[in-house]
Formats: sequence, C-alpha cells, structure tokens
Amino acid sequence: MPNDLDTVFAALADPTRRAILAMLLEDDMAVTDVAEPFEMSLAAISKHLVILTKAGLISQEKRGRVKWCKLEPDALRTASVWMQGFGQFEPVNLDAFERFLEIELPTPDEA
Amino acid sequence: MPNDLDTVFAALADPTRRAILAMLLEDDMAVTDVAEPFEMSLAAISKHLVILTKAGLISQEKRGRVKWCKLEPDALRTASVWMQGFGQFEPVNLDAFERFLEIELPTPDEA
DNA sequence: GGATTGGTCAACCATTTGGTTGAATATGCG
DNA sequence: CGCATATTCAACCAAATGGTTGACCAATCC
Repeated sequence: MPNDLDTVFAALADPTRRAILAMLLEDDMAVTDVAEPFEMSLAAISKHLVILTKAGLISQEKRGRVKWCKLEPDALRTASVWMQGFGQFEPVNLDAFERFLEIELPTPDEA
Repeated sequence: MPNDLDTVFAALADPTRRAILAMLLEDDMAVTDVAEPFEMSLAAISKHLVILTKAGLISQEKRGRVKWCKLEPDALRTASVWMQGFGQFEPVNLDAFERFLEIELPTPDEA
C-alpha cells in the first residue's frame, strides 16, 4: 500500500531514486527521459520507477506510448511528519507524537 | 559516516528500528532492555543498534558492562531538511502533524 | 577464583535488492 | 503493412539484508 513508512523510507534509501525524485521536481518526465542521465539500463530505471510508484512517491500515467512520471508529495509528507516528530519533540506535544508512534509501532506484519 | 542520506533512510526503512527509536524517545536504554519487547535474539537487536549508530540516529556509551543507547535526533533533521529541500511542506507545524493524526491514520480505540 | 550477566563476534542461511541482457508488447509513423 | 520507438517482462546474477546459533570477551557478584 502507498504511504507505508517501510516502503517510503526504503524507496528513499537509494541515491538513484532520490535523484529521480529531484528531477521530477522540475517537471513531469517520460520514462526514457528519466533514464537518460543515468549510466544504467532503461530496465533498471523502470524498476526504480515501479518502486517509487509503489511507495506512492510518484505516479505514472500512460499517454500514447509514452508513460509520464509525476512527483506525488503526499507520501513524502507522511515520512517528513514522522521524522520531524523526532527532531522537534522539545517544543511540545510529545504526547501527541507518542500516540502517533503507538499506532505505527505494533504493526510488524502489516496485513 | 553519520548523516549520510543513504544510511539514514535505509535505517529508517525497518520497522524494528523505527520502534527502537520510538522507545528511545522515552528515555535512554540499555541494549538488553531495548531487546526485551522484541521476539528476536539479542544479537539481532545488537545488529540493528549498530545500523542505527552508523546512521547517526543513536549513540551508544558503555558504562560498566552496560551499553546505553541514546536518541540522536540530528540525523533525522538532516534527512528532514533534504525532504524540505524539494518538498513543498513547511518545516514542521504541529497543526499539520495533528491533521495527520486525525486524517491520515485510522483512529484505534486504545490510543 | 568462579559463576553470572551484558553484549558482540563469527559463521551460516534464506530472502531481497539492484543490476544485467534479450525477448516481448504496445503504440505511432510513413 | 512494416518498422521504429517506448516500456516492460523474464531469467539470471552478485551482493546486501535480516535473522539464527554458539562461542567469546568483559564486567560484576559472592
């Protein structure tokens, strides 16, 4: 499922994928154009795009024979909120953050 | 090298490690106590702690025969800054966080 | 000193990850 | 139609990941 923290963080852990996200920040791009600056096969990039899509970080839409890739910031927001909770627990509202964690914590299986 | 985005995000991608971070948010803990709630060996937890340490997310200090683990939120801030660098979301506001709590997550009875 | 507790190390294993190549599947173009 | 373009699929591979177990070191207690 999209926006799952496991998949989002795993997707972000690869420098190629972060570079792709940075490129898509500029504009939507076709798969071939995404692949162009990288020194790896198109198939490899295609796999990376699948991973980013499954993480909900991008969406892909096929128009004609071209598949367009678009940044989807919502999944990033989820992860960002999670992280910022740690970084900023001093100011206040530790309680709310810990309630959030208790929701996230007991899901090792993720049905 | 701590605070490298690859290692930070990779460390965060594992639910056990995120749970450990959440526990350390409460207080510093000894390795054995960190391991206690998990259904895996102490050695496995020890490995997770090494990964978190290498990512700079925690620090470990040995006092006597007990090794204490301490949350180090700076690495998280680094990653958070990276996301803000190309994300549109503002650096934390608690409003967004609480909206997240209410909307993005199903509200459990126990929390 | 000897047993116990806290934690890591080393070897091992299964699974996942990130890449390759070559064939296959659209779609668009002349 | 026939060919080029865009993208994925499938099989394969090496390396990394996440776990196990048993041996090992270091500190503490009696």
